Amino acid sequence: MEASSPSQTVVAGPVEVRPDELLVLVKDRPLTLSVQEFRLLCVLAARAGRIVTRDELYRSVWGSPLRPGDRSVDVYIRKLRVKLAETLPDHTCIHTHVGFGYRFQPERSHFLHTADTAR
Amino acid sequence: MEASSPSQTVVAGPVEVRPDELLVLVKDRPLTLSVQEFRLLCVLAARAGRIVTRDELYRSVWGSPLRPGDRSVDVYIRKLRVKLAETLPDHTCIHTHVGFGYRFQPERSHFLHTADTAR
DNA sequence: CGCATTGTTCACGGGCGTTTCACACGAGCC
DNA sequence: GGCTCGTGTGAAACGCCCGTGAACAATGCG
Repeated sequence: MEASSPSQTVVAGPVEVRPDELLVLVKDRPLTLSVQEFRLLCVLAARAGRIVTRDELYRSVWGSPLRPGDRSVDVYIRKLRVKLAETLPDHTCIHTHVGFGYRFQPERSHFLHTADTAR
Repeated sequence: MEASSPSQTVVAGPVEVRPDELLVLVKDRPLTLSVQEFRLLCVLAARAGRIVTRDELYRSVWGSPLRPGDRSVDVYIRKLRVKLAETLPDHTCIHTHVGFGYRFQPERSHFLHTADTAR
């Protein structure tokens, strides 16, 4: 019953999304987003923990089917990742599922081999 | 529960809005506003700290939905900013959230390098 | 009627947001 | 090893939102 109205507050770890207040809190601090960034995050948060396809994201935010070759979603995913990482450097919030889509689920990044990554 | 009747006194930093007395105090000194200016500030103050969309502001003050291209809200926001700045030159009271709306929250402007900017 | 004040609309310009492009990089396939 | 596909990433190019000043209309008051 909540799929049609994404106005419900979503809390996922240190991230809190309040669509009805046009507000996103990370560690209780407000995040400054553009309109598209905000809407994209709302869609992802509403389906937190589950994979959302690019087409679904594009339709929800841009209102039309995703055209082949359109990279808008990818670009905005990156913008969100950058802004989220500013406050949560040690977290991975948006996960990529190659060939499927993206999944929103903030969790601590485990650096299994931090030592040699910067070769 | 008080959203419908914005007659409650609002105090935000050095600004005090008393809708029921048709009075605005800045640093305990009364501010001279026109009717529209006053109503706009009341709506903003009633939602202090939160973003209010242009459409919401227009509906509250002018009583009808905001027509595309109408800049009335912007113009009056400016008038308010000018008058507030007369008494509070070092404060930012009304914040712009591009694509979203405006947010009323008086706070000191932090000029990180005021020393060398003007000369 | 002349003037002051307020309300409304317009036009210009800059900055920010959006879109698009080009290249890098890893995974899977032949 | 070369190839293609899918995605990450930086930046240029474009378009629009919004700040701003001012003209014009409406209202009130002497």
